[in-house]
Amino acid sequence: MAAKSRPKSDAPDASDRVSRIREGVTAAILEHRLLPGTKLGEDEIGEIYGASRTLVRTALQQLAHEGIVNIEKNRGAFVARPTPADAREVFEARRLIEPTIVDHAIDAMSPAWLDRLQQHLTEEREAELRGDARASVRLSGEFHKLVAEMSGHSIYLGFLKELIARSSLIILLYRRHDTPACGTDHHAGIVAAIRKRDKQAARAQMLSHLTEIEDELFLKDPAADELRLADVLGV
Amino acid sequence: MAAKSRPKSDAPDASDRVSRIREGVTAAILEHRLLPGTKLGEDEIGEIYGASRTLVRTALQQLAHEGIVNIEKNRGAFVARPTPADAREVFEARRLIEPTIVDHAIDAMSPAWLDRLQQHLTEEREAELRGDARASVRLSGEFHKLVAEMSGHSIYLGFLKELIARSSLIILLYRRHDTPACGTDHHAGIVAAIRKRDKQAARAQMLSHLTEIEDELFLKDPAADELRLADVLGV
DNA sequence: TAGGCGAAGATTGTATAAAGTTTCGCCTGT
DNA sequence: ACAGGCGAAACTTTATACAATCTTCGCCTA
Repeated sequence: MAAKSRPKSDAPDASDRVSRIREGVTAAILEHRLLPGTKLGEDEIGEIYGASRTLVRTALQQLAHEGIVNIEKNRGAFVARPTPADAREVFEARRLIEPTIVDHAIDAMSPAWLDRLQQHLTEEREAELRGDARASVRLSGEFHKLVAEMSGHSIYLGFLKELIARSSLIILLYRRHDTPACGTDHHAGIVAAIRKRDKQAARAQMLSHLTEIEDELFLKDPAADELRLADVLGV
Repeated sequence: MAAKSRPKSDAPDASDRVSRIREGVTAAILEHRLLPGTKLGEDEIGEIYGASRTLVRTALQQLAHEGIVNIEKNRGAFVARPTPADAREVFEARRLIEPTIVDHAIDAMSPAWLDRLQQHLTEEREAELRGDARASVRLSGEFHKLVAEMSGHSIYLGFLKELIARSSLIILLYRRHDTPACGTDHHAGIVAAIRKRDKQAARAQMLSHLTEIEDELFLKDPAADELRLADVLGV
């Protein structure tokens, strides 16, 4: 009856055109097809998606709010380049929030959710076997988002989406070796703890998972931003 | 030398016109001059601030992202009406994040910061003596933002700004009695703990402060959204 | 030849106009 | 008299045009 009486505020990601642009650009950034610092021209993107600059601008502003795009006045939008300090902040925030999210996820557990989690693990494993690094990075982030959705806390979910987006960028920038999507086993362990309703274990595994990811990174502050250039060219 | 070679991304809140609109509307909402559910017409606001709808729209989108404005497709922007469930989520998130923020604030403590905190307490006390409820609500929120700034964690600061904005709306919607800005003494206690570098006490006081605020609220779920109407008219 | 000035080109910021949707009053038919 | 539907007005959404700003490259001068 009152079927869709409330299109409501935040349909997760409506299929409107702004969302399509936003998701397209996001995917390109997180899958490392667009490198940090890349200029995101409004005309350029607009032409790709067949949209006017008005819509592109809206999408870019949303991405800026999410922290994966920087908008410099009168200069345009660029793929964000998180600093090591940013990276530490992001992971500290994740270590604070995600254990609590898992707690709530366990409270909200249901067979349907477990199925989704299990299915996700399968996808992750397949992508890893396939050696598809891009898909691995994306799926790894989506696992955490899935748990947050499960928790039913929209505030935490919103925060986490932001943190995940930034994390993906950070991992791609600062990972030490070509870390082969190290987290799949961890994810499986977390799901197992959720299934057992073992909050203690779930929290602990989530925490160590995040710590381990951060430990894989090389987070050393450059003396100044410009130094990055010398660093790159000096090699 | 390289004085301001990079105006950088997020000048806290630039003095551009969009920011002025955003801040003006925010203040109006948080000071209860605009009630939840109020329609925020683009023309109307644009005329007030002497700006075109383009700028107004940008500001409203930012406010929607902050959670104090709802944008309904093809219908416009409205002052948000947080549900009791939203309220509980917001305060849970605050109870999770703010104790940690105080920790960091203590690490970053300095005489200059203590001065600012002390000065803020004075302002709060004056507003309360004056019986200026609007200013009290605003200053109460700004205290928490100040601590977050002090912590130096930009991620936490961003999250907290969002939570504070929503909280102010929630408090104005659901407070039981005309709570006379109950928190001033609490704030003084928190500052005292910060001054003593007593993290344990600071965390504990922040937590009990937040709990007490939430306890002052009347958070009862209506069976459905529509029920609110019946509730109001049934009286 | 090196350095700086200046104009042209490109890109973003802002405003305005065209297009589509919703809402609400009014009118007609029963 | 009332229910239902038609239509106009108001508003949002999208596109386009204009203005302001920055960047780049050529040219001139020391």
